[in-house]
Amino acid sequence: VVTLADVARLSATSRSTASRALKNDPRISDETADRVRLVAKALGYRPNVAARTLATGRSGIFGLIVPSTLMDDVFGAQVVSAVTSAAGEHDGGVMLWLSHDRPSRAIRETVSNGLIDGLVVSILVQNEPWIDELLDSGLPCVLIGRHSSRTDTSYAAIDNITATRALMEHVRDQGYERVATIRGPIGNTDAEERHSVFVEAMGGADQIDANLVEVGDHFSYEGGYAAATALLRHRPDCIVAGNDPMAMGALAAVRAAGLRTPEDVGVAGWDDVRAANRPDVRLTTVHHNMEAVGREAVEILLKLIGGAQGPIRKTVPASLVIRESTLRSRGDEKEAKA
Amino acid sequence: VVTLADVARLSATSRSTASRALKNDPRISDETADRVRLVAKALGYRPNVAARTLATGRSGIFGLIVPSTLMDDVFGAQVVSAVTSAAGEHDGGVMLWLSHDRPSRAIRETVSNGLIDGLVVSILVQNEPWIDELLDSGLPCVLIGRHSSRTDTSYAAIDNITATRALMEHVRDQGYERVATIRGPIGNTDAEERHSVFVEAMGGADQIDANLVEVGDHFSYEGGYAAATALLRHRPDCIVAGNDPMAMGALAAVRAAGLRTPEDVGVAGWDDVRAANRPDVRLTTVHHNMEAVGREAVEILLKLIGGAQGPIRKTVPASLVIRESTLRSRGDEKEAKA
DNA sequence: CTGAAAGCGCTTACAG
DNA sequence: CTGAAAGCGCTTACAG
Repeated sequence: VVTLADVARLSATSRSTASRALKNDPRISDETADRVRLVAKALGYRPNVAARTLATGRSGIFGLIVPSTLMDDVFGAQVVSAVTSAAGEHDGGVMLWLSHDRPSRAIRETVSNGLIDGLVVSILVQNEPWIDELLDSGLPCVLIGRHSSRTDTSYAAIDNITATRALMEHVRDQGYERVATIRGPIGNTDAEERHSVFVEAMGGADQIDANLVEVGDHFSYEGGYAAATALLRHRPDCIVAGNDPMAMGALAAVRAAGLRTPEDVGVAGWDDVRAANRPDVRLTTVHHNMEAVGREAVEILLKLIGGAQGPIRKTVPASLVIRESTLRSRGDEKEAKA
Repeated sequence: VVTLADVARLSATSRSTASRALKNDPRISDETADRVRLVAKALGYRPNVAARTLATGRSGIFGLIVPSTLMDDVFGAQVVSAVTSAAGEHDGGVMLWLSHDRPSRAIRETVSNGLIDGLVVSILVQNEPWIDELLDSGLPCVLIGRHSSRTDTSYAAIDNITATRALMEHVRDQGYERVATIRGPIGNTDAEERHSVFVEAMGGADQIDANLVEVGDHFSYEGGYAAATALLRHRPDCIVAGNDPMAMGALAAVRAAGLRTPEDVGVAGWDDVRAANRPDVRLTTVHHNMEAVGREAVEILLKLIGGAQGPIRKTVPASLVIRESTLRSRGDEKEAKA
């Protein structure tokens, strides 16, 4: 491999000068700089990242921690993809860890291996204990998705609240009256936030018929199917699910019960996965932009690395997508309600 | 941060000795070694990876390159997840790159940044040009999935051939006679291999009715739906798809055409995604083990890094999963055929 | 505008 | 069994 010393020699300068020339230090004369750059290019010089990291204490590499179970899902792929491309746009590399069974070991190694400028971490559930170790390590750290129990964490997240409010309003406008929900797992931040808006829209916890609330297992289609089957015994006219797979499970359960969507039971989801728009599905849902969340996360991290005082928080809007699964198209009823 | 020098000082030895003690060099006396390890632990010493990499030329980090489009799919997540956990089992870290629009720049940076011991690369299509640059760079390199035009590449891959043969045999056993296929994209190794077995099972290219072969766009549900719709005009009694999403699209197309599965048209897929086992789907398919492929890839890479002469190749078996979508359950007919 | 020198934190012949 | 020294490839005050 070719090193800086090689470049310096062939361009008849010192390593110091060569180093400066290659990072466009204005103190270097144009002739010298050009010469160095030419030689570097000709030799195919690539700076050794390990050496540079050791010298500067900065690697340009971010760590990314994702729960391994998330990777069974499109969601995990989206997070990984979003953070990786955003980092790439800033010429940053990404090291990936899956927080498996035994996260703490891997994590401890991560934090102070001297190779990582900062960390983006995705959590499934609020208050996972190993998180604190990271947050308190002094390493710049941003959560993707949230972690509500601490007020000192930086994060980038989808704005669940606003979009879910719009969704609930739409449900109301369509004249649905017995609205049930299949919420996501307890403790999952997205699930909690979306559910809190459901509760709010229904007039508060004490106004809610407990029979119309089910928890969907693991945010999954199967969980949605089972939950919907239970809910249908109480004759809801609409089911609002915490994500699309559960909503699609609900659709199947409705069909299996001999009922029709949206005439008998409306169904709504969250996430706008690809399948939500299939001709035989046409699910009303909320579309979000994970790429944007990844970008925000990386930008926050960069600021923290640059010395900014945290916490820095950013929320990315999501938008209601209305499709046939909730459209009873009785514009008149809407008026009547109002 | 605490460095080796700190550990050495507090345990009253030299950095050399401390370094050796921590890597269990047998030359160090037990007392000294124990003392060093105790101090290291007490201080929470973590070796600086950049420094060690610079000194030894080995980082324990692998690069992983995945086409960004793959990440829209469960498949991409599986590859990432499999390689990352396998690397973790060998105490290896993984740096991830998405081979986006402009792979070559990122790739060139990767190859000789001195931070990576080797590379696992996932390709979509045979003969992507930028691959050669990598393979010829001297960096140990293993493909996950294959790349057929070169004979000097190492890879770990799913055994498409054997399992697809079993699938075609099953289709025959069920008495299907006008068997159509929705194959995956041209040039995609998995698609080509699976299709080649289809052709073989149908008695060779010249025996095949071109009307019974369609290419499914992007391996997608929508592509499968469109392809199946076209195929149904030629009255196949079975559709073998190159993956599950396309097969599920085909199922929907069959239903939309007012036909039933498996009575009128059998449908089979590949991959055994989660949805393939839904009660309303029950798709005959092929189950593979991406985790195992990832493990093989990492093991091959480790051998190459250790100096083994390539190419090293390994193929992981996949297994036929028979479900209702192809089960006409006419055991008698099967006999009649035989 | 340029260069000699020290240093980043580790490893590893080499000598004892 | 242990240590002093050189070196991995870069950066960056410091001096000129």
